[in-house]
Amino acid sequence: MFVGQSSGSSALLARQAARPVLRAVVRERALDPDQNLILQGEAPQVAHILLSGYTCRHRTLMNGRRQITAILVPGDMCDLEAVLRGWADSGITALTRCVFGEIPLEQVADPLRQEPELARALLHQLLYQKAIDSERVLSLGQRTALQRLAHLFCELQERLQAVGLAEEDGYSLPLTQMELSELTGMTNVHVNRTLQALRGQNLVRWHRGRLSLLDRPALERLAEFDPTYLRVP
Amino acid sequence: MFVGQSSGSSALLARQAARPVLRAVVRERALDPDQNLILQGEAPQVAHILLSGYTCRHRTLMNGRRQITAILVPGDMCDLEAVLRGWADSGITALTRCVFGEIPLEQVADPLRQEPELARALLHQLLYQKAIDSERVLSLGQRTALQRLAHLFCELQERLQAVGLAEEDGYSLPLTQMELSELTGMTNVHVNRTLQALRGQNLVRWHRGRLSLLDRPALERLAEFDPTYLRVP
DNA sequence: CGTAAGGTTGAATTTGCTCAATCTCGGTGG
DNA sequence: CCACCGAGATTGAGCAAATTCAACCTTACG
Repeated sequence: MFVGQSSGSSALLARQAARPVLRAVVRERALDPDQNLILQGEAPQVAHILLSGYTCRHRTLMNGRRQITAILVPGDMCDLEAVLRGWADSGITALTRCVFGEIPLEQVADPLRQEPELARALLHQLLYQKAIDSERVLSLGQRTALQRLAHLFCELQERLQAVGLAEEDGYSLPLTQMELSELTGMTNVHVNRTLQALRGQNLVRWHRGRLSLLDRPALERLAEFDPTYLRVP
Repeated sequence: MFVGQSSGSSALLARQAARPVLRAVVRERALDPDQNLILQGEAPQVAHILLSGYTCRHRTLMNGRRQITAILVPGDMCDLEAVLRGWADSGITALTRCVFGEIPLEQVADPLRQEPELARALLHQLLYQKAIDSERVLSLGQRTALQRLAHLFCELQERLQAVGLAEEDGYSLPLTQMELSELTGMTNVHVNRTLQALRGQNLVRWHRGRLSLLDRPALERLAEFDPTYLRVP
């Protein structure tokens, strides 16, 4: 077996779940710290499992602040979602010197492509919800309160429109401010004040359970909202 | 078809990806606001797709603060991960009046159980990384800086131990404070001060790229770290 | 009307950030 | 061997963001 002779991945074999993946490794590749495994937006040409070192997935906002959305340790698949989606929604970069095992794309993507319709739909849901999670990590980690609320409103607009439940300029949102605060990681008091700020800038109106986006482009700019993360093939 | 005659889910059909799931619905179920679809820790008996209303997944810390880890809109599977894992790692509760479509467990779990070994391993990875994401949302949304760092250290201890790369009381962590700050959503300066606090309480030591957990039980208590989220079957 | 849930406000306080200077320590070259 | 260099760590002071607590207002609804 290939990995048996290689860079200290023997310990990984202790982990039951990693074994089938390790068997699929056809080649190894090493990166020095700060080198990229893949850039945000690229289409992966091969899948990787981390064999040694620390690697991270990350996204950065325009103000330059970077959020590490996942830290990867040996045994972890680095770019699984990227492979299944066909493109990387975040960059992947070595934090220390790393060795990766390369797995041909087909091995990862094909089995799932040949599934019955229902199984594929479920996988789609999983990837979709995972993309939303990553984006929320970025929000909670790096966006301001104003941006977090704005981003939430933009996200819901997109998601509801996709199922025909939003108009072009808003949707029904019968939640309490307390619930908005639990979504965005702030207190209800601060949500209240942040909403006033959004209203003050004529970006949204929220009345009787209906949220109106008064200036969607401006709102999306404020939130640094880019809907591509929601597009899972 | 069943759903055709039912509670306004016709709009959902617009969404290509939801169709196979809607076809699998065998029954409907409604919940009023604040009623639970499933409690944290329970084993799901049936899978649900949301047909109308807003629902959320959430987890709460001991101080009573609750983080909504996902907001679900019509067309979303509510408890997919819970079904695939066999138990719910977060509660699921209706935010408004909701109607759900019920899908027999077997339909969701079986297709994936019968996959070849590699595909199952990949699905395992996906669920594992998703569980980590949700926990990070909870951390970033509700834990203090001290808790966030402590939680990260506990999580890495568990994950590295699972692959044989940590001792009982610590592990190699050759990162910069800047990188820790990008993981935990704070500034490098604040990481520095927070580390001093952890050191001051004799909870950790970090020297020459090795992190030592001096009092793991106390650290886990501080972070409200519960490793069960990492256990994906 | 009266009540309860949710929204709004103000003041005091805490938490975390910014900016900028200084310190430490492991290389590196002389 | 030692001076120097640079990345990263540490410190302090001032400031901004968000929380807490408590009061008060608004509204839907019985």
